[in-house]
Amino acid sequence: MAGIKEVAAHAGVSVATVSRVLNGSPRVSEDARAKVRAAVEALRYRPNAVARSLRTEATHTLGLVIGDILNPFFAELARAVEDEAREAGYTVVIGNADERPERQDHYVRTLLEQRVDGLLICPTAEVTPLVRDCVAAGGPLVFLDRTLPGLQVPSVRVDGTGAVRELIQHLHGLGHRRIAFISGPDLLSTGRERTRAYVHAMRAAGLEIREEYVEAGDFQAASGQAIAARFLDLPEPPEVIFAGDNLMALGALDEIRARGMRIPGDVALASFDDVAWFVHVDPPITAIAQPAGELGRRAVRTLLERVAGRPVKPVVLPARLMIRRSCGETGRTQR
Amino acid sequence: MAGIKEVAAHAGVSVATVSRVLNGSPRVSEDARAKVRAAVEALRYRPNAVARSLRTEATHTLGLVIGDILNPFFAELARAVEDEAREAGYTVVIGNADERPERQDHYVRTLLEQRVDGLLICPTAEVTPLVRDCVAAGGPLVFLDRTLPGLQVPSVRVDGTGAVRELIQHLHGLGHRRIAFISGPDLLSTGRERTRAYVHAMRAAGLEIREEYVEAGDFQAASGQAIAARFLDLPEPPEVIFAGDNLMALGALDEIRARGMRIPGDVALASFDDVAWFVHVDPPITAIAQPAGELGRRAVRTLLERVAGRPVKPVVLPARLMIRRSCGETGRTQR
DNA sequence: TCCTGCCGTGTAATCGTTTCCATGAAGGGA
DNA sequence: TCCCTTCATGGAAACGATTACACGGCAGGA
Repeated sequence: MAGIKEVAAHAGVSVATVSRVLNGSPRVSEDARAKVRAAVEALRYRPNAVARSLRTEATHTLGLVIGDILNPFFAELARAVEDEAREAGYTVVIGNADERPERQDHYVRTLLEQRVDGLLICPTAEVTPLVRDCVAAGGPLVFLDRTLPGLQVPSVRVDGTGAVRELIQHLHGLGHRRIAFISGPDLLSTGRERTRAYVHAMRAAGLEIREEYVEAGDFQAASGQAIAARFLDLPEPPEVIFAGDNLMALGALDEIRARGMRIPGDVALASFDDVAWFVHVDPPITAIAQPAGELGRRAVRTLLERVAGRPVKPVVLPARLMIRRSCGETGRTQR
Repeated sequence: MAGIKEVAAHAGVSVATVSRVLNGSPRVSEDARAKVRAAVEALRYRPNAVARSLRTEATHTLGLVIGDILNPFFAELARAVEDEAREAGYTVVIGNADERPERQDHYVRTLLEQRVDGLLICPTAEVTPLVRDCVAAGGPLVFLDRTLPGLQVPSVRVDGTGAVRELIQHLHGLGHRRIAFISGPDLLSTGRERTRAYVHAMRAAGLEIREEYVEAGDFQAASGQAIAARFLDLPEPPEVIFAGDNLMALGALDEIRARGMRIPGDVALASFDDVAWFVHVDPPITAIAQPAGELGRRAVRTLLERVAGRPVKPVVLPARLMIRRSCGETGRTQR
C-alpha cells in the first residue's frame, strides 16, 4: 500500500508537507494543499494509523472489558460506549471476560499491549495482580458498573437503593409480606449492594427478613431456576420472588412456569435489571431498570477526562422502578 | 513506559537478544534467556504492539462491522466471532453500522487505517465506493450473513429455504391456509432470500400467495407492528403472521396483544430468526433458528484462511425450524 | 539599499520493534 | 596445530508516520 513518501513524490513536495496537509496544519499554501489532495486521491492513500500511533503515542482507541455481550445489559452498555466513543473520535475494542479472572486478565494485558488510550473495566470479583499493577502504574482506568474494594479507581455505576425501596413498598402495598430475594454473588460489588438495599428496604417497610428467603446465585439463569425451586419447595413458600438480575429472573420464570403456577396469582416475580422482552411476556414483569445507556456514555466521558489528565469524580446514577403486572394489579402500569 | 532498550540494558544484553527471547526464538542461551526474563519482570515490561505491528505489518486484529449489537442475532454473532478470534490469537474491533451506509463506511475506513489483518462485514444494502475499492484492492474481506450482488467476495451465510418450507408445511398441516409474510427490505440479500423462500414454499404446498399478505418492513420492530396491524385490518385477515426477523416478530406480537387477540387461537405467529426469549413468552413462539454462533466461527476461520492467502469457498449453513406453540398444537414441541 | 521578520518548505531525528548480516568464540576433525 | 562449522550475540537498517529545526525568499520599515 502507498505510503506518505509516494504521495509526496507524486505531489512533488516533501513528506513533511504531506503530513501537514493531512493533519490540517494552517502553515501550508493553497497550492501545495491542492497538489497533495490530488495525489492522495490518485494513489488511494490511507494513512497508517499504526505508524501514526507509534510516533504520537496515542491510539485513539479505548478498551472495554465486560462480562458477556449476550447479556442485554452489557449489550446496551457496549453499544452506548461505542456510540459515545465514536463521537469523540475513538474506536472501542471489546473483551468478553465471562466473569473469569484469567480471561479478564487476558484482555487487560492485550489491551495494554495495544496501547489503548484508556480502559473501561467491569471488574470480576477478584483483584488480580495485573489490575493492581495497572492501578499502581496510574494507567487511565475507570471501573464500570462495579467497583473493587481498596482500589483508588474512579467508577461509574448505578445505585438501586431507592428503586429497591420503592419496589418493596409497592409489594407491601399490594399486600405481599413474604418476599424472597435471589441475591448475586457476594464477591461482586453489585451483588453486595443489591442485597444491602433489599435488607434495608425490608426493614424500612417493617417486614421480616427470613434467612431461608435469601439465597445467593451467580447472576446466571440456571442458579435463578435452582434457587426459585428451593424457595417454592419451602413449607411456607414466599409470595414474591425478587431476582437480583435479569438472567436469574429468567431462570425463576422458567421454574414457575414448569410448575404450572400462575404469575402473580400463585407467586409474584420481580427483577433487578430490566430487559426489553420483560414487557412482552405474559404478564409483563415488574423490574428495576438500570440506565445502561447513560452509564456507558458517562463512563466514556469520565474516562476521556482522565485521559486528558483532568481530575474526575465518581458517577452514580439512580435506577428506576418499572411497575408492570407480575406482582399484582395496582391500576398504574408502565411499559 | 519501559521499552525493549531498557530491558536490554538491565539484562546486560542487546535489544536483538531481548527480542529473540520475547519471541521464543531457539537461538538464545539459557543464561541470556533467564537474564532477560528477570529484567522483563523487574521493569514490568510490556511489549508495544503498535511498534511490533509497524515492523511486522500484522496487527493480529480483525474488524467486524455489523448492524446493531443490540439485536440478539448480531450479539450472538459478535460473541462467536470474538471467541474464535481470541482462540486464534486475534483481537476484534466491532462497529455498529446501524444499517447506515455512511456509518458502515466510517468503520471500514477506520479499520483499514488501523490496518486490521482482515475485515468481516454484514453489508448494508448499498455498495459504497469505499467497499468497492476495498474489494478491487483485494483486501482480505469476507461478507457475513449477507451478500452484495456483483462483488466477488467470499461470504458466510445462512440458507433458510429448507426451514421455511418445513414451516409452511407445518402450518399447512395445522390447517392454516392464509399465511401472511412480513418480509425484509428488498435491498438486503437476506430480505430477498427469505421472501423467495416463502414464495417457493407456499407454491410447493399448493397455497395461494395473496398480494395483500406480503408486505416489506425494515427489520425493525415498529415496521412489524404497523404491517401486522394492516394485515389484521384486512377484510379477510390471515390465519398466520410470519415475520421476517425477530424484531418485526416482536412488533407483530405487540400489535396482536394490543388488540386483545389470542395466540394461536385468533391468529398464529411465527418468526424467521429465533431469539432466547421466544421460549419464555406465552405461548412460546415458533421460529426458524439461524446458527448464529456457528456462522460467526466459520466466518473467522474463512477470513483467516483468506488472510493466510489460501483459497476459500463460500460457506452456507442451514437454518432450523423450532416448532413451539404459537401456531397451534401438534404434540411435538421443542425448546 | 539593507535589515528584520514571517512564512512556506524540506531535512532528518525519532517512536519501539524485528530481523538481516557480521562477528567472534568454541568445538571437532584431520 | 589449523581450518571449518555451528552457534550465540550485537550492530544497524528498516517499518511509516510526526515534528523540531533550519533555510531561503519575500515584504515592509528604516
